[in-house]
Amino acid sequence: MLSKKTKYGLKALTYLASQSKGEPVQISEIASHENISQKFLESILLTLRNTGFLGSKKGKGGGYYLLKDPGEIPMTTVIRVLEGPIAMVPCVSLNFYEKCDDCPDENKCAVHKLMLQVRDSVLEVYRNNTLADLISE
Amino acid sequence: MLSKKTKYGLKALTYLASQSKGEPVQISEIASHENISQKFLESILLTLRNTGFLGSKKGKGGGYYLLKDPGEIPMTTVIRVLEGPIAMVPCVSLNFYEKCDDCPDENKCAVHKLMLQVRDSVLEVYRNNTLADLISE
DNA sequence: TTTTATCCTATCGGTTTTATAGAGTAATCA
DNA sequence: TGATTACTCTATAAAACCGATAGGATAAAA
Repeated sequence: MLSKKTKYGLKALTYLASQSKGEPVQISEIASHENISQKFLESILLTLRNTGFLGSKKGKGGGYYLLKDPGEIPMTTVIRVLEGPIAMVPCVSLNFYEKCDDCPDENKCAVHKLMLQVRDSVLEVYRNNTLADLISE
Repeated sequence: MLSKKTKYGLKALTYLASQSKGEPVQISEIASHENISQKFLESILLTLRNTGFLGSKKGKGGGYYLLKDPGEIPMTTVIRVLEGPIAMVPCVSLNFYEKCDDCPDENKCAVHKLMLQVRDSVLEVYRNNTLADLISE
């Protein structure tokens, strides 16, 4: 199940992408427009800022804004930051690989075999979608 | 992330599928062979039995066995029973649909748009894999 | 120097997950 | 019949995670 953090984060990003570029948008505006708890959104935007997706400006007229063009933000990077690994088990993860405690041989493991396919399949979707692709015109 | 319940359940199913058909296999044998807590596995096998995947036999020489041919058990059905909905958000789920509280219009929602693609993509993987496909020869 | 709005940390209640304990039931075999 | 075996079921609990909130610190602008 997708976490609300990711869901809200994505909504906030698309909202920012649909605004005039570089113009700071306040948390409160995003929160009310997308029906998100403001305080919760605050922490999400903070991690998006600390991971290089957003810039921020303090004080009056401040807010958050996209640092890159929406077309240059693939979903792979967004999802990894907000949701974590794309793979459903660590033993098939590209960026967060971890061996299973059980499982003497990954190549004979049914779960491994299946989840490898799922990972590749999901990865392709995320690679084919940038933030720009998700904005409804 | 895939739950251990699903992981263990899949492993148990493939173990059963690799055994001679119809022969009951004891919980303890599966548990030790696949490095699973026996008591936990017990409850998993029970749900697989109650959902029509496994049959059981009590008493000496008893155990669990597959009710169908491994080639006739698609992953879609297994995953839905063990893990729940395949979709990552209820608003794109085929079997567990639910409208989002926020989100006035699904068709304009970025999350919806993206997760619809993910669902279709994952669904195709699950549809193309039966239990038989996961057994390593 | 006051206002505005982001930044940061801590915490908290609730839910889910993973696992264990133990009593109960049914089948087999001697 | 009686003992053994092994599944059945319920209850419980520790741990982890999630979603949300509180409150103060910091920095920019007016």
